[in-house]
Amino acid sequence: MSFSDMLRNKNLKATPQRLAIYKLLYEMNTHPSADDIYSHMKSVYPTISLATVYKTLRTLTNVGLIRELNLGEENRYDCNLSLHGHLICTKCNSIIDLHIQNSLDILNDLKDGFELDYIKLFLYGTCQDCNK
Amino acid sequence: MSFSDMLRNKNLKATPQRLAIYKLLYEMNTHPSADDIYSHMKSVYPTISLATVYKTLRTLTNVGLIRELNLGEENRYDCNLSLHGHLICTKCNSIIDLHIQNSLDILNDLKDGFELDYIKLFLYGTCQDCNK
DNA sequence: ATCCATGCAAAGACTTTGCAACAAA
DNA sequence: TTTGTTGCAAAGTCTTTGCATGGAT
Repeated sequence: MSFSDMLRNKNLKATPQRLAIYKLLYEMNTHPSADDIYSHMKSVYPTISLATVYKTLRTLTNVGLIRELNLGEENRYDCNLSLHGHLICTKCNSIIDLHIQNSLDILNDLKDGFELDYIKLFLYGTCQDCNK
Repeated sequence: MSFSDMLRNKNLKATPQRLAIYKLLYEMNTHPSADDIYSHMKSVYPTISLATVYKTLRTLTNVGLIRELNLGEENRYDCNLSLHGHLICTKCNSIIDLHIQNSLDILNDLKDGFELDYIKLFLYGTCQDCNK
């Protein structure tokens, strides 16, 4: 199913801005912020506004097509909806995906009627490069 | 070791404001925001300023005596430094501690030179009360 | 044709900063 | 006494909102 179809399934219009923002998010692997996306967009789409970027990211987040990473400073965005964590380097601020193996026994700890939707896992530390 | 001593160990002065804010954080189990803390403080400490609350929370976070929970809206704070997750109800916005059993095999997935400091785990869904 | 989205500017929410007065060590 | 902290106000950053124009279906 195309992203346009996914949008229409959510009663959202498939505008070029939305497609371009999602494509950018998909192609970048840096978990960009709204402003990062805006900067990249402007070079190929000079008329786009920052407000549109924000509105798009909020809309896509609300319908669950992307995920917002709240890291205390600017929000970052991720179009990878699969179960994974993020290694966050507190020195260089890089964010690296951590592919969680099959193991997530945490889910077994969940009891007393909490209905899980999705998780966000952030692992803070220093990355390989910064450890040198 | 008293909290005053912990502060002095970090070359921070043990002011009444800092002690009172930490005490409040310790006694509340709601993971309050800066503004929540400010509201509660004012009733017992009328002269305190919101800026002091913010400065204190930032300072304590920076030296690792408390932890900041970035949830997209207001930051919340937690003085529990042990390994645990947070169940976040997307309906009522409550935050409940999840005591992770001994299991956290995620750590085994960590390789390639990332030096882990601490983790933040947020589990989003709906809580027991909201499921009724 | 209808209804939603865009783009601009303005406003809003949360947090930080500068500085003089003050308190801890 | 020295050095860090408080409290106030002002400023800053990131994000949202209102509204007229424009575009998708």
